[in-house]
Amino acid sequence: MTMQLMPQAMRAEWGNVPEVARFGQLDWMVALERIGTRQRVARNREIYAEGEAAQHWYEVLSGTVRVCKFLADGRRHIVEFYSPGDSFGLDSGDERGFSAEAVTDVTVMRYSRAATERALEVSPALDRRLRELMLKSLAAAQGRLLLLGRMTAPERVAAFLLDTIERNDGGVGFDLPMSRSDIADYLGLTIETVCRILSDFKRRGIIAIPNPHHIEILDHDALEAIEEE
Amino acid sequence: MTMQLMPQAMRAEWGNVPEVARFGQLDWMVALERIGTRQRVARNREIYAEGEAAQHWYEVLSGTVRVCKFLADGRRHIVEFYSPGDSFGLDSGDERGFSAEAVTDVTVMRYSRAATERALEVSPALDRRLRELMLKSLAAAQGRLLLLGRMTAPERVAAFLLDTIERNDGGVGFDLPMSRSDIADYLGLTIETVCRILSDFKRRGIIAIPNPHHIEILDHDALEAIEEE
DNA sequence: CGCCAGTTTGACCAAGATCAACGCAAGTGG
DNA sequence: CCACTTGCGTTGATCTTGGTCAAACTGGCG
Repeated sequence: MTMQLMPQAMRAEWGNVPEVARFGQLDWMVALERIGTRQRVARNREIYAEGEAAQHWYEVLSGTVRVCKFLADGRRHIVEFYSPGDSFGLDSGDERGFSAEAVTDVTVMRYSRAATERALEVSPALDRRLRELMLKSLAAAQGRLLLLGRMTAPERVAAFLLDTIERNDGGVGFDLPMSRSDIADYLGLTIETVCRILSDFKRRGIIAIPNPHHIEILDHDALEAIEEE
Repeated sequence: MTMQLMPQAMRAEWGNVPEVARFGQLDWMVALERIGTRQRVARNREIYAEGEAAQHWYEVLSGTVRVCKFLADGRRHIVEFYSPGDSFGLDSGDERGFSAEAVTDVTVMRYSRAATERALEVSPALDRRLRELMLKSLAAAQGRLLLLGRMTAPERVAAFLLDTIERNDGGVGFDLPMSRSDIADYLGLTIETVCRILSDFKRRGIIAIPNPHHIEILDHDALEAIEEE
């Protein structure tokens, strides 16, 4: 059962694993294989909730996951979206600081923390891989601080589109699995502002929006110009 | 030379090291001791710059450090402030994504990445400690995403004050080593907004500001009420 | 004493939020 | 098969928060 997902996990993560980790590939893959279980989650269902015990971490096999946090009055912020090949749920402490939900129907691999700790002892390669994973998440979060703290609304949307297309490996068109409301909560804007800016980009011939969940980049350079100033 | 700083590092970090790591205390402390060098940096001097090779990571012994990122047109965002006992500079990749500067005159311990990698092989305790450190940084960064993305200016300032006093271990008064401009760039606001809000808090009797770099909390509850709604 | 860097305050402005309406496609039930 | 609902998405009018610009204040320090 676990065997069947391995090629997919490989393909998706490969580009990001540093040289030093590749050396021990079989090592960590075997180590993980034995402690993971597959799990399906329906669209908009919770994977875990803020405040719960943090006993597992996850890897996305298919679909998209959002990790988010709420304020008392209902304001929401989406910390990150995760696509196939990404891992999430490696929180510090024993309690979840965030909740995780399925943006679309989702399949994930679930790994127990305790078992992972034990696997780390015998697999230095897994150890390096997890470290790399955490550093990558940290860099992503810190990079987004600049976006939320100092970039204008059009800059944020442009950055989001460029980032998304990069993850989707560069073609001109791509799917946006998440709703406008998800995008707004990810970028620290309102739905209306996201809409207006997308419409504006369309009017200016920078993007095409055949339907709300599919976007094509017509003028990549223009987007980059908007992103960084 | 390294020996002399150990008690300080101990005191400062102790509260945060989880049970499992304490077990190997001598282990990681000895391992680190042998690869660290002490370094002084004057106020406003750079410790490292964006784009440089990331060959070291650091621990603050005295003073305050800011880690920040710039946009092409000069807009700045401060990713985090670091006080004695905190570590920084554990970037992913080979190149610095951020720059680090001394807010005040600063003393740091500098650890080589390569030597750390080697030390990790022989010290599982150091390994756990570094992992815990990364997860703590990640949680801090992700927590701040909510602040920057969804909280109002007064909420941000209140959260900043509460967070700062918590780090300074709870007394009513504390020093703010950084300038108003640093605070603004940390909270995603302008200098003027930070000033106005502090003045407003003062007018309402929530805080006292004997001088710009020293603040006293007079009404902790009021601050908490402002922070979360 | 006068300068300088940092801070504070005030008057005004604009980016983006809020409020409200409308569009549109996919169900749902009579 | 066709009204009717429901959930998003889009657009417009208006308002508010926080930014911008400008001036005054404060505490060192030569």
